Amino acid sequence: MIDAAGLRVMRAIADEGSFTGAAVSLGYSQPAVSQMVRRLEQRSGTVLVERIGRNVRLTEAGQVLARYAVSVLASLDAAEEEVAAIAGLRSGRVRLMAFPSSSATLVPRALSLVKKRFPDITVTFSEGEPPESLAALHSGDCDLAVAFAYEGGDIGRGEDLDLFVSTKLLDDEVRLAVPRDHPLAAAGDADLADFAQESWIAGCPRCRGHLLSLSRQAGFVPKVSFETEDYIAVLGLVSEGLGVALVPDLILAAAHNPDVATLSLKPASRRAIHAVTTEDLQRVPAVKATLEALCESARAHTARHTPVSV
Amino acid sequence: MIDAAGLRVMRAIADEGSFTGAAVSLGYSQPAVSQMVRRLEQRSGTVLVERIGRNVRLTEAGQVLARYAVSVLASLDAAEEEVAAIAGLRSGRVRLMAFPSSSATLVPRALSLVKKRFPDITVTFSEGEPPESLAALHSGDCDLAVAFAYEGGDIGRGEDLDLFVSTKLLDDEVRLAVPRDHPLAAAGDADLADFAQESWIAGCPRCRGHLLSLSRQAGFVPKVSFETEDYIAVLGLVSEGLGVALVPDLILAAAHNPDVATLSLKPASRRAIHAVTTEDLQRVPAVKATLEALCESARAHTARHTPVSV
DNA sequence: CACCTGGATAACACGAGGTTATAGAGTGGG
DNA sequence: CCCACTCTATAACCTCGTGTTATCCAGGTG
Repeated sequence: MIDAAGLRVMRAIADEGSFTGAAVSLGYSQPAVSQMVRRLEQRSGTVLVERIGRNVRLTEAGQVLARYAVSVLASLDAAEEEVAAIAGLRSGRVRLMAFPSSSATLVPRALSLVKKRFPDITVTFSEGEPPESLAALHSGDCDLAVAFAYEGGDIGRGEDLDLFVSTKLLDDEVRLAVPRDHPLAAAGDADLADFAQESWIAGCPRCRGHLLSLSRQAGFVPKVSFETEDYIAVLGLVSEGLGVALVPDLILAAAHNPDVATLSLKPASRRAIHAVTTEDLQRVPAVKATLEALCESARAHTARHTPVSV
Repeated sequence: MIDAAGLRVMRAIADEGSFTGAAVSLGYSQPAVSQMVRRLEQRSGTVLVERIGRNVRLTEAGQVLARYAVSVLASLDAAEEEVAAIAGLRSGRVRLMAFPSSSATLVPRALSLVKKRFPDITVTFSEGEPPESLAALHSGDCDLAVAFAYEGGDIGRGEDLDLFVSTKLLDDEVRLAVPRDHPLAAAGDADLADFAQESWIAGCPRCRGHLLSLSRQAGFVPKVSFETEDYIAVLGLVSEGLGVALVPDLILAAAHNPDVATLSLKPASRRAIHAVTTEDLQRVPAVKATLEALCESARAHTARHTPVSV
């Protein structure tokens, strides 16, 4: 029944002391103010301004409206400003969820970029493997997820296609990590079948699945002697000669171990790293900015590690 | 840019958790909510709700609006209620100004009536003669004035006609007050000329003017030996045989002095008592109620004192 | 796999709220 | 004392915000 426009008019009249003055201060024409007052009066069923001679004065009811107008309009402006701040990247929050090993370089560099460009955006970060991160995205506990998929596999379940929007960040080459003194460490490439008799160290469940898949293609079943999700530990185990392991390039870039040699797989294998969000969240400025920062961070990685290929 | 309707919708969505629910709670159709959100989004340049699957959730910006909506809408409702209270006579203030002798009966009874009917209306009262009271009305310091005019004279200056609205309350008969033992005290009527040699006691400036006017018509110039605005004093002076005086019926009804006799003037003279206000103020419920109470109070007086005449 | 529920979209209607043009009234100066 | 200036009111009109209904489309579910 009573709206912001009406209050604005009442306040302008209170401030200016005349309809004409109010109209000028609002950027309206004088009749606009005149009939706005009339509308308000017939809606509220009370006289709001007292026309005496050629100047106007607010009645008691009019003063009530003018008084409320101050606080209401201030709140309205504040709300508008807060929203504008979010739209203008001067405020905002992004809840990022990424799989553990992405925290090594990709994510930190992206967060740093965001921080540098938009100091008032707060990005909260938590670790999570694709199944959980997508669930969080779905349930609204997360705005942006960094996930990976080995070739041929999906990121999550089938819901990827239409529920989410994913942008590929980079292709992460999977390499074979062997002890530096391994007989085949000098060869540039490695045929997985040559390592059928080795002890294997497996990473996360999905990485282990990938290892099994690749070795099946190579015609053997790997002896998995260790399992750990911590790639630093994997490299440590490898360096001590306790086994060999498939390690993504992204990890090797962040954690180099001098006692470990890495070989390219002969049938190359890579995992695709995606940033996943929803159609709507993608258009939230802070999310968009973070996404772009992730892309740049990924580009920086790609440029450094595969400067010629692709 | 952002208005109450928009906030109302955002809050409803926050409360209900769905567009359809919000629409129901607002009495709208579902598409109305849907496009209101879209409008808000393109105005603010930000996504406000996240459509995930078939349920919606507010984004950070949306939550900001919903949060502000609570306080803004509460203020708006409060403002509306205050105005409604003024319109519904559950609140309000009337600044009444009346000439001194009207305070005797007319005004107190009216105030009592208002108080009884609308206990929450506060009527402030101050004394003032027509020149001042009309000025106060003009300057906005007064809402309702009770003024009087002797026959032939105007209430104020010429401004009465179109600036103010005046409603006649009653005709106040002017009588001649003489000491009870005056030779002519027994006569029902009095010819002013018979009192040409008396000492006269004059009241307020305008009353004195009226006395002069009447006596000129009767062919004499009165000897004015006392002047006082206090009619109690006038009656006291008369009762002590110090002079005669013209006293309005309204005063005599309130302050009867057993030692004073009152005579009707043969060419009857009366003063008209009006309630004066402005066109706009007349429509303010509290003012209207007070005005009506004054009319009733005047009717009560008329009925008691001139039950047959007029 | 089909149904049901909830959101999006299209087409449309109406009224709020703005505009310009003009008339009327109060005030102040020549 | 009147005239001119200014401020408000009114009329006629236009546009667009904001509602409607009808219909479609997608997601979750038995």
